Amino acid sequence: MANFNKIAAKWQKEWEKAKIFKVKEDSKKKKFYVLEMYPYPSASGLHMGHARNYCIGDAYARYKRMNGYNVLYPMGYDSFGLPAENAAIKAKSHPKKFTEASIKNFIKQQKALGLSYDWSRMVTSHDPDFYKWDQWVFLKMYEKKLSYKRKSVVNWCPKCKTVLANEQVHSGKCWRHTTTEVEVKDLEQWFFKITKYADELLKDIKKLKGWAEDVKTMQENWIGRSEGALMDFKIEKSNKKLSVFTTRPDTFYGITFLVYAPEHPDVMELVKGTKYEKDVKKFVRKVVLEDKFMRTAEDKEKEGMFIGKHAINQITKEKIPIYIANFVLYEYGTGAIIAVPAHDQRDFEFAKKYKIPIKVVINPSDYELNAEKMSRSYMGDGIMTNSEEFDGMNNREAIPKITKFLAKNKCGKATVQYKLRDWLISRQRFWGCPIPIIYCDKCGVVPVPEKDLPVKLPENFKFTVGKGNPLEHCKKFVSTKCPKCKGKARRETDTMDTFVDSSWYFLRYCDATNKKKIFDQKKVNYWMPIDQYIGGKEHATMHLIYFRFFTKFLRDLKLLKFDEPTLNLFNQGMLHKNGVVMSKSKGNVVMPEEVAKKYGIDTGRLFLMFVASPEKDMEWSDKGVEGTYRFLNKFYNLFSKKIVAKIDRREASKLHKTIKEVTECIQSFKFNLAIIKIMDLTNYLHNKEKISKESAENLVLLMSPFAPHTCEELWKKLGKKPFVSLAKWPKHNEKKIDEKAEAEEQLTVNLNADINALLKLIKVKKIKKIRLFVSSNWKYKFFKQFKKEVDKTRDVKAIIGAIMKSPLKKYGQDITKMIPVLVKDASKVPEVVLDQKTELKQLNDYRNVLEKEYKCAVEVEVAEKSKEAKAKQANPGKPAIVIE
RNA sequence: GCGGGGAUGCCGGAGUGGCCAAACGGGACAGGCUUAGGACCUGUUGGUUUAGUACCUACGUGGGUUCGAAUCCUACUCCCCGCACCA
Repeated sequence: MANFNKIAAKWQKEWEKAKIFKVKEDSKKKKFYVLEMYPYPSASGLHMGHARNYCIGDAYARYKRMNGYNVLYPMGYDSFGLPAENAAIKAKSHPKKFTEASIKNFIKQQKALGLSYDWSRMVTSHDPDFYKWDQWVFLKMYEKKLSYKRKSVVNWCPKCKTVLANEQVHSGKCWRHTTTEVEVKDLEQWFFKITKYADELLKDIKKLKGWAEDVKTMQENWIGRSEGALMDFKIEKSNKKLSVFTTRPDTFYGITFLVYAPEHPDVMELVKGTKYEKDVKKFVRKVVLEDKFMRTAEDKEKEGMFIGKHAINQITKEKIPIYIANFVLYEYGTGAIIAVPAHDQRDFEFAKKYKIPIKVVINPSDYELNAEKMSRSYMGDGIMTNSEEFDGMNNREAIPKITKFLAKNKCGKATVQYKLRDWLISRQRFWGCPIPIIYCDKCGVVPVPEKDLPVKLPENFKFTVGKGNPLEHCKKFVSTKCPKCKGKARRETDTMDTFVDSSWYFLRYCDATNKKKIFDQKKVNYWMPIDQYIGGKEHATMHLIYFRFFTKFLRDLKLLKFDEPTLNLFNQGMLHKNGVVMSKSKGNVVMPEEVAKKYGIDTGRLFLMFVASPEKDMEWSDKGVEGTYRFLNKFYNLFSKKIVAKIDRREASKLHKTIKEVTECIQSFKFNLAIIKIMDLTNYLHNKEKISKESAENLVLLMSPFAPHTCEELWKKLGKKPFVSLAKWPKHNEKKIDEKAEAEEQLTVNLNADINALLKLIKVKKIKKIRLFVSSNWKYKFFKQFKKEVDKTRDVKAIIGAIMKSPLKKYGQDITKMIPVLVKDASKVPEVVLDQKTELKQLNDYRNVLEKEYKCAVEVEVAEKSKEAKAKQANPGKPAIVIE
């Protein structure tokens, strides 16, 4: 048995020595950029679940490289973040220490997997040479008014002790701490104005041809564009306006009340000094104190109250009561709504509860609604009614018309509303990129001048536990001079969300060591966009929106010539063990080292690629790994066979078919199927005494993306120059794929089945003498099908259909000629004699078995046409075998 | 509720209109090899069975399209994932 570990170590060294995966721009070669989302270097290292992700990318990168592309395939680390900081606090040390140890370990593990990264391009986000450019981008955004600070209601995770972006709140819980309720705080925070790009981010989703539908849908929903109208109402005895957003201007005449979100600032102003003030205050406090997620649960009972004020509908001059209610969200739209109980379920429930009138303004096309008798709202389309000049119109048509009408009367206008909020990037943590802002008592908020970048994190610094952001306690960091007036000033202590780093790291790979610029435009425009991005779906509304936003922003700075970072995104499935996702916290991890030690890493890689298609979740199975190991050994041992120059027709056919299929499978990320095809060919060759040089070499090439070390070794063994990793991917020759040869092989398989059946018979019936006729009629099987159709239906259509759909349709002509015969007399299967002799050798092997084991006399002959006919006559239904 | 994805043999998982009782692997069983075990090799692995290249029943459930359905349409059931009172 081969020592796969020794082989792996040897070739990893050779690769490194020869620097074969190092690339540079080459305008003569077509580029290909393969990228896996860069990982957070967790202290516990990477397990097989991570390994799967990298092996997918690696196999693909290797495939592309062998196809002559100039492949950029880099790796780096998302090395800022909480775990390292927490570990540092616990150990009274510095996060940098932990982070760098973890990175070292990660690199070691990834190198042991044999991944073909260009390590010279590694980036780590905690490196000042990297985060300097985070700060640079921040300042550019500041310049363009796309980064700004404002006070707002923010999500606070008590475990992280920092704020979170909307995207990082999942069902009211922190994305990292799935059991921790997110709290609401009112704080001054830095934001990126991603909403400026909302429309483009949405519009360009349709450019993302190689993204999974659900990821695109998630982004669409997240951006949440709705077209509608803003409507203004005058508030009675006040100079204030009540402004609302609605997608249903067609229900305008059905408005019977208006509702504010309780925390809307106008509410307290309106009730000030009235008898409602006390109760409103009480209600608002109750609602606001309630946890936000609970409040917005759909089954939450709708509650609210009248605030004693009315607004005037400027068209109908009606007086409309104003309410506050828990189901109205301050964050969306204008924080106030029109309520049309007849045509909105929420409004309906509220109206019923508080006895507010219901007014029907849209009737279904087939009946009329009765406001008194309605048990629920009618949300469908229909014909306008009670709507003055719009009566009788289809409500869909009325939407733009009413909007226009309101605009003309200066009490409304068409508008577009998004759910997407600006990206809150402030974090009250140490281990992140400092926001390059200085506060001066005289000059106010002053951005750090570009020449002073990077603003570095302090290195010699002792952490104090539980006192908020540790940076605040670092005097050396906080106190500084104002860049404008040189007076005393203090630095911003918030650091940036780590998603800022991952929003542009893929660009830095193109020019990873540039000291002067964020990157060289020429280099970036050569490599970008990413041709194949690989990563998990969990980032659908976080990283995968942010990196699109950054790309668009940098394009607007004229640094990039494209709109989207990648058009092709592949989402790999999760690796499970014992039915749950493999993870440290679940305690079910399998480490690549364990697997490698037992079987060699190529076995591990092969197993990960083989068991399921890469996009599916798969279950880890120790037994399955063993099976893969058996196969790899078989594969390896194949090359101890005698290798000859000549290839026979059948082998050539099989080989070229395999080349074709494997290539197609890899191209479409069906790596599992590609490996099956390779297994097939391996097994076929395994049963031969000697194999051809052509098969041997091509087999190694086909297998090399999946088991690169083993294949390097075999490549050398075949007398080829290193490296198979740089060798040319084989091309199939369509002419060599020989359907007849394939069919003959099928016949051999059938023959085996026959013989086995015979063996059984002999055993049971103690037959002493047997006479075998090998049918030369290899098309028999197809006639069987046709005969079946004929027997059943006697339908010419079926027969023609069957022929034309069969893989033998190129023989369809011969067969079609026979149709009249078939139809006339179904029992009369015409003879078709094959021009090739069948597998006598194989048959002889079986004869030996029969004679030796069962003491049964056997005669074998290829049936002459007449003899076979005779045999068939004697044994109808058994044309191939005759028992005497 | 809305949106997306699923349901295939003992298990993992291929298969998108006709060589499908269904790739490949695992497991189980039988046989070979072996002092024995392991490894390796061969076969069996839905049911019936007169043992046939047979028949029946089968790819979540019911209906439909078709000469023909695991595959297409439709309704339903269940599972997973996202969003969730978004006006």
